[in-house]
Amino acid sequence: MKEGPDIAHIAALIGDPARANMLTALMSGRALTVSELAEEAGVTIQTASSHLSKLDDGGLLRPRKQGRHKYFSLASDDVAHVLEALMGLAAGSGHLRKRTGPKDAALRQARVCYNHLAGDMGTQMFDSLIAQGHLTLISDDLILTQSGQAFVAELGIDLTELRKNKSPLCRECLDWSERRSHLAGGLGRAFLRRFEDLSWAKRDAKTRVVSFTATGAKEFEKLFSVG
Amino acid sequence: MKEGPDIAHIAALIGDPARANMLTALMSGRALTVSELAEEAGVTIQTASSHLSKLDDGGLLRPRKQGRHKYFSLASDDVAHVLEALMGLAAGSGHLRKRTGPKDAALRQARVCYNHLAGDMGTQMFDSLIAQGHLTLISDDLILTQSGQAFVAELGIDLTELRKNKSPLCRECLDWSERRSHLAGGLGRAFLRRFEDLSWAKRDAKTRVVSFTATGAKEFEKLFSVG
DNA sequence: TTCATAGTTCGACCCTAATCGAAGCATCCG
DNA sequence: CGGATGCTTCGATTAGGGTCGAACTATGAA
Repeated sequence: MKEGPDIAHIAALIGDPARANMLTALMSGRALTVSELAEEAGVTIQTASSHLSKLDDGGLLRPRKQGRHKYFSLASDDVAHVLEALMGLAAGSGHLRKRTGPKDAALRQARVCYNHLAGDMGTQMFDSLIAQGHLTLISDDLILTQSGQAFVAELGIDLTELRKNKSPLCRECLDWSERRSHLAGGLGRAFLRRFEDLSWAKRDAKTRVVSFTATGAKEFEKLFSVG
Repeated sequence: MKEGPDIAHIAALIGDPARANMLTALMSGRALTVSELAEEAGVTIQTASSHLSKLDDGGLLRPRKQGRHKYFSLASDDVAHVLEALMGLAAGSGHLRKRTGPKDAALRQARVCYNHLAGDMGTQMFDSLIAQGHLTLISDDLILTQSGQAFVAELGIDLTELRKNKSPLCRECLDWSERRSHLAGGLGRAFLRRFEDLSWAKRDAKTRVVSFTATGAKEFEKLFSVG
């Protein structure tokens, strides 16, 4: 004889101190790795892993694999809302967390991630493409729209050539300094290569830093303004 | 290295199935007794008592002792809000509870509680007195305001006589059929006695039923209309 | 290929907390 | 004053789950 909505299960998930610490850390809106969340919670990585898979099973988290890293963020605004309400009840002073990325400013601004553009400029490009309607996110699938295809062609990228490649055209990639998405996949690769071909940017082989020329930065800004 | 708002503690309180059942039962807005909540939760009364004191310590409940009964209701709208949000997350179909009072319609309408008026008319009188500003609830203390004292005098109740009594003048009393407050204490007693003196009402000794005459009901309605 | 790093799985330990029986209070009723 | 009812406290039992060490997998770096 039981249960409408299983509020006990979800509350129990939040009810463990270690998990609660992880969740509050994620309230910053950032995506964090298992190790980082382990440190936040003050437990070992094994325990954190166990907790995180439970939270994931409970539908509270949204995991994303990134190479050998696994990033977790809150699953939805609803989850954040519940946490917010709980903090309200707990009535104490709200307190949020801080956590930063790489030290080097140049790396933060623009760098290579695998073989595509990352860093501040990478996320800016991604955001702009979404805002202009050139990219759309449909249930975790990233789609290049009609206008996007025109935009890409205009820039001088051969889409038909790209499509021959077996790897997916568009992939969302999580930025490790910004902790926001940027564009990966064949198209992401093509963008960076095109920037280099146009002599807008140059990548430093050793440091992963991508340095834009003055005109390159200007053109980039024209194409991917975020206003 | 710890804790802002202790969301884990509160979530853990909600996280136990038995307690969650009790809390959802209380979402009806009604006040329920320990035994009723025990049945809702499917546990024995001892366990329920233990759970309830924990919830109370956590500040989630508002207990009220009523003779040998102890009624619990949710402590605040904030608590209800958190539960609501949790139910939303649990995403299942919402499902509320039912629970009724005494069978007899006459008893429900008006009856004696100790020696004051209870039932539908009792709660109506209470609500009306509050609404008219004759009574005020200041942190669990019920106060007869200036206008209230005039109102009472107008009705022909001798306040100075009442104050000589050692028992408190105004007391909030939880109605067992309506599960809402009505007026007890010396003043509550005086009201009922006055109704009898005016031949507005008559109480049946055996059944606790209070029956109002036609004119009595009319006068009552005039004095204690609810909006 | 070899090494290092990020996470996961397995197994064992241990501790909290839920549970109920039994006894103890408190309150009302006759 | 008993006797009945509603609730609390105490104590003992038990189970579920949080924790970490150690071994394993997967990905990236040299």
